[in-house]
This record gives sequence, structure tokens and C-alpha cells, in this order.
Amino acid sequence: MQSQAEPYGLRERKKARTREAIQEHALALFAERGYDATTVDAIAAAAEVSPSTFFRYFPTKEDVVLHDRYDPLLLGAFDAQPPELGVIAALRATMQEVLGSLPAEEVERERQRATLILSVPELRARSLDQLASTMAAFASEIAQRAGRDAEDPAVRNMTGALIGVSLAALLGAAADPASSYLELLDASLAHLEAGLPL
Amino acid sequence: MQSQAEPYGLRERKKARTREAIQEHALALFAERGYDATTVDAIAAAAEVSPSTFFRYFPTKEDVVLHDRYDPLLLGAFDAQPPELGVIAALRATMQEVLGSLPAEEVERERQRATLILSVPELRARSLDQLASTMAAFASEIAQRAGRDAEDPAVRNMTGALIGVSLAALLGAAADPASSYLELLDASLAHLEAGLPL
DNA sequence: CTCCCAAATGGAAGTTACTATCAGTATTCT
DNA sequence: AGAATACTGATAGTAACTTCCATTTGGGAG
Repeated sequence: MQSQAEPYGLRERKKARTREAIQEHALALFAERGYDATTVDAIAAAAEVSPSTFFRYFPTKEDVVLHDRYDPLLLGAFDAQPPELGVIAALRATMQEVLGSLPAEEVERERQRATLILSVPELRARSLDQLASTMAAFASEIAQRAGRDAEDPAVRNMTGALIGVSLAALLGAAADPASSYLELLDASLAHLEAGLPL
Repeated sequence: MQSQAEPYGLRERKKARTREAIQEHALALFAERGYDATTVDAIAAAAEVSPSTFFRYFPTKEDVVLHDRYDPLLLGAFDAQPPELGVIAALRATMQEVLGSLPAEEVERERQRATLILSVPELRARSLDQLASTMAAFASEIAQRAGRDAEDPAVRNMTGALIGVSLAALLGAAADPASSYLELLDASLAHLEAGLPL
């Protein structure tokens, strides 16, 4: 009977708040003291939960940093692109839609997160693995759009090249803090679309 | 005064033998019980060294699997390709030379190693990170061959695409045990050279 | 409103990867 | 042969996880 209804019960809301509290305090501590120098116990203490609770919300320390919600957004947007677009064009449009609509504040947070991830070997490695599995999820959509089988080597190569080029753009964006990942990525994909002329 | 001279002193030879013993027993145990179920202590015991010695030879448990000697071989061979070859053609030739000259026995060992790596998340993640840094090492050679600066976005994209396509071939080879990685990789690079027609 | 069940929490105890230190032993050099 | 040096093993410690159990808290039924 409240005027502005929160969608779920008290329990759910509390859980969401706990999760956010842990993540927030963790990122703050990482920024302050560094990733390795911050223990899970310290994070738990800062968020005022027990260490066991920390691991209930995040299976590993890495996951506090790595967890995000972009995959389903990107996949959904890619699927919704007009079928007459080629694979690369559809991906470019997807990125423009999804990343372009992010508030400036979130873009900045994401940049910081990327910097942290790239600077910590464990995080970097796991996030590459994530990227690979994200792209594997794209593979079937790509196959469909290209009218090919998902096992087709051509599809696999295209998917691989897309990973590689996205990664290259990400590294480029990380190297230059003034740059925009979205712009770099779009330019890189255009370059790929043109056959990677050197 | 021995007739067949070992190239180095006793100390070096002993170290090399210890290193190999550790690696060999580790891989055998991994194959037998699985990676996670095999503790470092168990490996050390099997190789008849102390756990501390294990970590002197391999900084982490992962490194026992991940360590190999291909990077310098590949880089050297790439550098030695005739300058009139384009980047992709030079890489194809490099792979033919280096991988093509491996004894069948080693090819088989490498296949098993790849299977293990792909099946264990930590190993997979770290090996992707290794792949990225290998390709970064290639980037300057690629830039030189293309007559471009190492920071050039076109070079970065090309390098990224090469990573991606190699990875795609690797996954393809892992999926089909009867296939040859070298052949798949060569076909994939040819496909990239042709502009990835779908 | 109360009772009851299910879910969330905290705490304790254990495992494993990894680090640091240090004393003892083996190898190499002179 | 003796001194300098490198390698090894043992011990103790840290931190990331896991497992288990007792306690609390929220939600629904009567």
C-alpha cells in the first residue's frame, strides 16, 4: 500500500543493498590500498558483514570486480538489429545503442574498473576468459545472421576476429585516458569491415 | 675429460633434471586425478622434492602446465621471414616452419596440454593472458613489417585480429581431436587474409 | 497477532596455494 | 683443501576459499 512501490519484498531489497555495499566498499578499498593489499576480511569488515557472507554474495574476490550486467544487454540489442545488416554492421549498431546510452557517470566508473582489471594479472586473465565466453554466446547469433551453421569455420573466425579487434580497441582506450572506448571500438570495427587494410 | 661432453656443469644438469621431473610427475598426476584434486604437496612428493623446491622451480601451480618455449622460436622465425611478405603471409610461413617441424610425439603432448588448459578455468584464463602478451610482443615486429608505427591503430587491430583468429583455430582444433591445429590455423589465416568473407 | 518454515547470517574449523626465513648440504672456484 | 656460493628442506605464517552448524530474520498461514 505504499505510494511508490519497490518491486520486491524486504528480503530482496536487503540482499540487493548488501551486495551493493560489499561491492562499493571493495572497490573503494582497492582504489585506496590496491587489490592485493586488500583482504576479503577487510572488505567484509568495511561492509559490516561476516567473511562468510562475502563469499555467499561473490564466489571469489575477483568476482567483486568482474561482475557486470552488460552481456544480456548486448546480446539482446544485437538480436534486435535489422536482419539486412551484416554481422559487423550489426555489432557496431549494437555498441552504439548500448554503450552510447550509458550515463557519463557510469562510463567513468567503467573506465576506472577497466584500469583496475588491466593492472591486476588475475583480473585481466579472468576477464579475457569472460570476453571469450561472451563472444561464444554471440557466435550462434552471428551464425544465424550470416545464414551459416554455428560450427562453420568462417563463423568461428569472424567471431574470433571480433574478439581480437574489440580487445585491441580496449587496450587502445586504456592507453589513452582522454579517448572514448566507444569511438575507438567503432573505428576498429569499421577497419575490420574494410578488410583490415594496412 | 669425458668423451661425450654435457654442455653444462653438474649443477645445471641436476636442475634441469629436477625441473623435468617435477613437470612430468605433475602432468601425470593431473591426467590421473585431475588438476584441482592434485595438490602441490602431492606433486612434490611424487617428484621427491620438498614443496619449497617446487615453488622455486615454478612460481605457481599453474606454471607447471603453462610454461613452454615456443614464444622465442615463433618470434625469431617471424623476424626471419622475407620482408616482401605481408604480415599475414609471414605469420603463416612462420607457423608452418615452427609447428611443422615439431616431432609427432611433441604434437601429441601439446594437444593433451591444450585439452587440459581449456578444461581448467584458471589455466584457460591465464593462457589467454599469455596469448595476449605474446601477440603484444609480435606487435612491434608487425608494425615494422607493415612500415607503420607500433602505436598505429591499424597495427593494433591487425594484431588483435590475429590473436582472435588464432584462438578460433585453437578452439576448433580442440573440438575435433582428429584435426590438425596447424592446418586449421593456416586455413583460418588465409581466410583472414582474404578479408573474412562470410 | 502468532506460530512456523525457509532463507540469510555469523562463527568456527579446516584445506590449499603461496611466502619468508634460516640452517644444513652440495657444488664450484681458487 | 678451504672459502665462497648455490641449492635444498623444514618451519612458521598469511590469505583465499569451503564446510558445517547454530542463530536470527522475514514471509506467509491460520
